[in-house]
Amino acid sequence: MAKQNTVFKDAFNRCLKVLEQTASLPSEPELGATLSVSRTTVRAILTRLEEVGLLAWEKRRKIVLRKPVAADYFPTEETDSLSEIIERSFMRRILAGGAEPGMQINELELAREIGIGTTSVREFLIRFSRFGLIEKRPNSHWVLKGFTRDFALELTEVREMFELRSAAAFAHLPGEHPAWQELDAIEAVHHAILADIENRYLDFSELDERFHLLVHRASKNRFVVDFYDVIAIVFHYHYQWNKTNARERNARALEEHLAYISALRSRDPSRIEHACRQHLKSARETLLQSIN
Amino acid sequence: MAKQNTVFKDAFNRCLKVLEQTASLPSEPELGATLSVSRTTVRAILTRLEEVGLLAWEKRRKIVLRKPVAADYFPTEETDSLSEIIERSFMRRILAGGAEPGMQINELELAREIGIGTTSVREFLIRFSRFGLIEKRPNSHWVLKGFTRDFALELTEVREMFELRSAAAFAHLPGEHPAWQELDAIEAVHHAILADIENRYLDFSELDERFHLLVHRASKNRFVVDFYDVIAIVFHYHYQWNKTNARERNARALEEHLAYISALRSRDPSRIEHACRQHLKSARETLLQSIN
DNA sequence: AATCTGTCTATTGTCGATAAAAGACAAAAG
DNA sequence: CTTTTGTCTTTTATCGACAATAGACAGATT
Repeated sequence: MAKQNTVFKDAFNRCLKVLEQTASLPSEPELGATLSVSRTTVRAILTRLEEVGLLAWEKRRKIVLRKPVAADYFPTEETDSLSEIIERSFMRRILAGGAEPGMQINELELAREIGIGTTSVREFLIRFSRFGLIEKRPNSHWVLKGFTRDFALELTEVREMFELRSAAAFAHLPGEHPAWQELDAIEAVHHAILADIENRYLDFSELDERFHLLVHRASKNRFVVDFYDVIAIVFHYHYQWNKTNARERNARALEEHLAYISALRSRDPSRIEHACRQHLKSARETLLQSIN
Repeated sequence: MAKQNTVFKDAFNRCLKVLEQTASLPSEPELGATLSVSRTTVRAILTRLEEVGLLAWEKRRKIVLRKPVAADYFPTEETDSLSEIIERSFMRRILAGGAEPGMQINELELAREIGIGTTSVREFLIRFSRFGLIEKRPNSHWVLKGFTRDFALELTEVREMFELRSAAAFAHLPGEHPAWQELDAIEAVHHAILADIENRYLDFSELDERFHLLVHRASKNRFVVDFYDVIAIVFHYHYQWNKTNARERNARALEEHLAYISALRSRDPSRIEHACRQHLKSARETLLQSIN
């Protein structure tokens, strides 16, 4: 197979959600915009909806015939893009599995293990290399540098530089900048999670990323914002991997975030710096603890 | 053709240089180490040296029969690796040619223009994307963000953060660290170029990279060091492209480097910071001037 | 005993081919 | 005259194949 039709399957599933709540579908371009796919894919979706008897489609008439049921959806395994599959597979290997620093990475072996072509693996490794966890020996193998203590220290050093600067820049955003509204929304979710911390503490990971990305964006610097990808991926898999004391850690981080948010809103540089440093310090400690 | 034998050709040329100065060649592993290639390539080189009558090779006996002449070398166009060719070609397009920001980049078109396969172009673009000049729309084209004023400002902002910190770290390197010797060597080249500035001002570009990379390395942070690649490539092509007032600019930068070097050697934090800021400021101005 | 060479295998870098997806354009519908 | 649809072309994502290169191992040489 030359290309997986995951875009189609994923958009189809999302279209079913839309379909659950309306009696008819909008025009092809509009539906394309809603699902973020091209008209070609929209038409493929409409064709299939008709085939499985969900839709009566004739030109502009797109009438929903019945509510979709679970069996209409494509299984989730089939909707992940290849690069997501590779990333998960690879991260499991290097974080969970006993992967020693210095180990060689074999493209062919990885490809066979995941069951995909070598080109996709190569492209993944090239993209992944910017995270500083692997390194290429030209004309030869990749070397795993590993998720080591040094790695964590270097990562957090840059993170702290960037975030302190971004937080300071945040204070200078004009009052009508949408970031302030987003900050309000983020704060509200913090309170919601804290109110039901026992059940919802695992929601923190996603919220953490959303908050810090917002702060980094205030730098208006593409290198700072792009670097946040590195932090995000490390923390993302770190949270998945290390769940000891997750409840307490996350509760504490949530409180720190709230202090940080309130400092940002005060626009007082020294309060911001203090709250930011405080939080970054405990984030660093958490990360380091998980390594040893 | 599946793979260009540029490694072979380049190593062959370098081997001819070695051959100009000895009467016989060392063992295969040793030669491989000298040329940084595998034994397979060494043997291919030896085979060809024998074919063209430069060497009498029988097992351990590798006797030079005559001095190599210009015609023995492979032409330089054939020794560049594919990625170097793509990079040059691409940079010429986006820096020299009238490439508007927002323009679409077409993989197939680029590949055909350069006369190579699409896979190589794709891999190049993925690697290149970390420089922040292009961006991918998934399942669709790349977008040229362009070498704009914003780009230069964002680049220099991060550069200044990183370099100030690296310079400060430099002062704490132990006296026996090899960086101090390299610093001496670099300083000597500065004096040599300044003494013959009229003829040698174009040598500055390479020296500049060597010096700043040395400073960045003192950070001992892979993200800082890796980021220097972005700076290096931008300045590299910038120097090639914009040669107005190059002599004066470079002379000034050389003087600033000397002050910077002397400050580093003093290990006095405030002197270092001052000299570093001074130089970074004029580097930024130079870069910005070339954009408008 | 250490290193070198001969030989063989494994892996990378690059290509062209092909299905999925994006997108262009004109005719049709409002 | 603006938007939608039908149709067609172009481009991307992925694959498998193959030459260049790296690398492993055993026997030969010093």
